[in-house]
Amino acid sequence: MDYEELAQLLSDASSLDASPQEPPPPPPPDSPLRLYDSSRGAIARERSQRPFSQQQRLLSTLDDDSLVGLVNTFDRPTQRARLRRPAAPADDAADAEDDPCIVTSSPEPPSSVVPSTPPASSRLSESDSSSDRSRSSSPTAARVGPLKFGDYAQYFSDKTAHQHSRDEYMRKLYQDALNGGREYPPIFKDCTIYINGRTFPDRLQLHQKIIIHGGSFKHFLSGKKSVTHIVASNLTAKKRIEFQNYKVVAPAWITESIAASKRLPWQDYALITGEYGQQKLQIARPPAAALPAPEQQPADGFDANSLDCKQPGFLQSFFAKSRLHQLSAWKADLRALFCEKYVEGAHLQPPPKGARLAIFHVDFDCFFATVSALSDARYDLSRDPLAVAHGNNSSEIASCNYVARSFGVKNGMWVRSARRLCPNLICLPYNFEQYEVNSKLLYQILAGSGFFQMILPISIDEAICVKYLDGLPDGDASAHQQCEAITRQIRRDVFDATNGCTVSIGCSNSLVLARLALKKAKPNGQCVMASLEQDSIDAFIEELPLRDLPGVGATIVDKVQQHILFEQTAEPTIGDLKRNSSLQLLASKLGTKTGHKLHLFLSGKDDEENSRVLRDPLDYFARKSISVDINYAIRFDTIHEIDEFIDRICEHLTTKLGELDMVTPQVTLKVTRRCEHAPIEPAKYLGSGECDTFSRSSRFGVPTCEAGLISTEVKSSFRMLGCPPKDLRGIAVQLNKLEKVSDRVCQLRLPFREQDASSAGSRFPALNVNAFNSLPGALKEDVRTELLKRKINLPPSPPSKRSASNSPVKDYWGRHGKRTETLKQEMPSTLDEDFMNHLPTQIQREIKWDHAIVKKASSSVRNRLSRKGTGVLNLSKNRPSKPEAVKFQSLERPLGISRLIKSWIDDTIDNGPHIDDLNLFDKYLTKLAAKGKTHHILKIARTMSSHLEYHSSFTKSNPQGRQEWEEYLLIRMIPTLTASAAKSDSGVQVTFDL
DNA sequence: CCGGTGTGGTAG
DNA sequence: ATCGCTACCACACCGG
Repeated sequence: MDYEELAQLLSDASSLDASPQEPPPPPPPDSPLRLYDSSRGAIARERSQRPFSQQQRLLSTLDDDSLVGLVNTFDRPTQRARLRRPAAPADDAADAEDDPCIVTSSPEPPSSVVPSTPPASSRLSESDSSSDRSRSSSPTAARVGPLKFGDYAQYFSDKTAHQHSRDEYMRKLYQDALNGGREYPPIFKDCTIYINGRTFPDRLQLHQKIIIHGGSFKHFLSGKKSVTHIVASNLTAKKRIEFQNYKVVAPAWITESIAASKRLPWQDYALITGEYGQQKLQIARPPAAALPAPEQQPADGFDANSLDCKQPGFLQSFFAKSRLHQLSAWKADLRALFCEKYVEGAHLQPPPKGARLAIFHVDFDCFFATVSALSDARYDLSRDPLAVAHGNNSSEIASCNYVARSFGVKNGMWVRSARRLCPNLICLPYNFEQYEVNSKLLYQILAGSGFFQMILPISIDEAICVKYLDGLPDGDASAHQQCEAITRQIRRDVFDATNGCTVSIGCSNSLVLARLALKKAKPNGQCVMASLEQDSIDAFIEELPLRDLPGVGATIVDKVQQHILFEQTAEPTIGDLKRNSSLQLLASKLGTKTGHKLHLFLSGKDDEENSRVLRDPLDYFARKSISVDINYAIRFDTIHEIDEFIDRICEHLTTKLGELDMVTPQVTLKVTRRCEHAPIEPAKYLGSGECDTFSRSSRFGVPTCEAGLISTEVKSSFRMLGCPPKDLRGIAVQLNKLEKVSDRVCQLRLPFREQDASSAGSRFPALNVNAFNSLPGALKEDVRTELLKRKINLPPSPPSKRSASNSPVKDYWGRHGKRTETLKQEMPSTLDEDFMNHLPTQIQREIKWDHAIVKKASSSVRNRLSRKGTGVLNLSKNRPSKPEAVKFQSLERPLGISRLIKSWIDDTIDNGPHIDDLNLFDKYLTKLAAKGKTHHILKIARTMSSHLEYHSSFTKSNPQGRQEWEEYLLIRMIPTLTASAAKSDSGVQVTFDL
């Protein structure tokens, strides 16, 4: 961007403003609102490393009183009336609850009815943490105040806004702009509508119609429950199947309902004809007329044969066939079911404190292989070597029977290698449905037997059953016999019920021993060792491989061999380690907890963590995180495709989150990247090959369940990790530290009164805020830093006269047009916590950096820009740099401007327009409006609309950038147009088909 | 010492 | 072809 040019434009435009206060400031090198530009963070970090200034060193030598006194000498009334934010009008207070943007530090005194920032000193005295200190001031706080007409910059930046409140906001806006503030009939109240594909009227128009008539609008199709109607003009056969459970209607339903002023029956406009609910017929025989051209099908992402991570249906089709995903999903379901039942008290009783327990570890033998074999009469489990796998070469063996194992075949082995060991190996397909059926039978038998007080789910094929041995004396022979009998019966029942699936059971009085007994019992056996003497326990476990201990995997065995046993045997036994180690040795070589745990295990005792499942099963099984990991078939070319993928993952996650009724305060992105030396395509088809992993987490101060917000954070994290799109081999998104929504009722804020009261007794001398504001720029910043270091807070500024302005547009310019200046001059000392909390983490980080550093702006804009690429993460390589600057000269030539706008949109359709450019463009629009060139604005709006529509016809276009454009069009262009038309009275029909 | 982050390990 | 998931703990390290 040519900044001199821009500065010129800015000053031109600011002359339109009735009350300019300042000479035009230097343009912002980069707006803090720019979500996608992580380079800013790098710059800020760099700056923050500069040494403190001389001035600041001096300041730090003063005591509190002297410092404040020094500042107060600067009170010059003439400088008092600075840019001030308007007070929030009372009618905006109602929105505050839904819109995090509004609940922020108000400049009004605490006595106001409008929520205001509690003085930070009280907060700090409660919590003396460093993070509080560093976040206690921010340039962004300048963006507070009611959302007004032209306030879209804030609107864009605030990806945290709930969809609902957005809709509310836009509805109000339309009402004011188009209907004289009157309400439209709420025809689509309680409707949540998604628009699929190209429609006529187009997306934007339908969106507006839906919103103003009380409906809400979904940009994504997430969960089945999230949308009530889908609007589409035509559907492909695949979509037809995908949407079969939805109410899919033609756009005419919207337009004609509006014309009729009532919601017409959707059935009359249904695109999928036939009975609602008779989907099976639809699958079998979709109407011939609707069949799409064959080449359209793959683009839909539901091509059964290909697995393409770029297609929307990828996640689902991958999960459907992924054994590991199913395993995890089943496990989660079982745990959830357990918690449900436990709360109800069904089948389960809380374990008595010191009770002696008999623990039965029940496990199907090579579950998948057995079940798959039983459903194919050709094969004999006991004679044929069998395995379950998808393919023939680099496909992994999910499970193999004991015949195959006798050849050395192991689970997880590639089929090709297994065939080398066992040429006759037979590969069976998965049969997930039958696995579920048999699992259910197992659990039913266990629960129905009445032998156990508690049944703890381990997985689809494995459970731990607990029996309380109350009356029986220690070492009672009858207890042992009883357990043997129980075990026998369970095994027989399961075998019968499943028509041939065998389970093995290990039984003992600790979890570890039960597990070890199970290992000994396998296959198709049982091992009961209740109430044994320590000696016989030792003798029993002596022989078993160390690997069999819970929590001991390949790495720990390696470490043991290397550091404790010094490579004595290939497969060390429990006895080997027990003879050659001590608690101290174990702890020092393997870590405190691990060492301690192992030490206990070596004597057959459970450790604290392990036995938690017995002591507090509800807590043990409670869900604390949720995540999606994809490390297969990830092949992307552009960051933009990855963004879309991330969007889908986040949609998936938030759908689940919603089902769980939970929210998350933190999201972690894990990126798996091809190793430098690894081949582009690994041996395994669509595999990830050798990879490195990187992860980055970010926090939402206020826990959230919104896909858009989470997604934005993840995309930002992805950019920080700097993985070239083509090298990406896996991606995982985790939502951590989940909280149940119902558990966090309304801990939003403490009552203000209390905080006000506590701040009254501040130990600091009063600081004159006007004096502070009068300080010369650089000194002011140094002082601010010093004040913050000492936790002296500036009092809130009084509301300014400017708030009386009745022009929202002017307010907008006042606050946003001079962003750089605003940041420097008006940065309040206390950052409203709620406000901070609602900002994406990256922005928070940037604010903190910005805040922590002393800004002298010594380097020029150009300088700073040229240093952009020097960030540690080498961001510029991986992300398209800021789009080419948009110039709005040749303003009066319609053809030129239309071409310019088209190319501007083309350039920014991925990541959205840059705020600087939008500001600039806004100036231009304002000028046009001032000159009464309404037709001009109209033409531009039409150009934008049609060009966005054109973009939306590509599946490749990124919803994020397009959405931002659409939003801009809707909340900025249209109102400007309306206002301009009203003012000029030009007779131009501002229908704009909207 | 505390609490946070990123990484690693393990289990089914 | 092929479907290399995911929850959770523990640890190392870092900065206040």
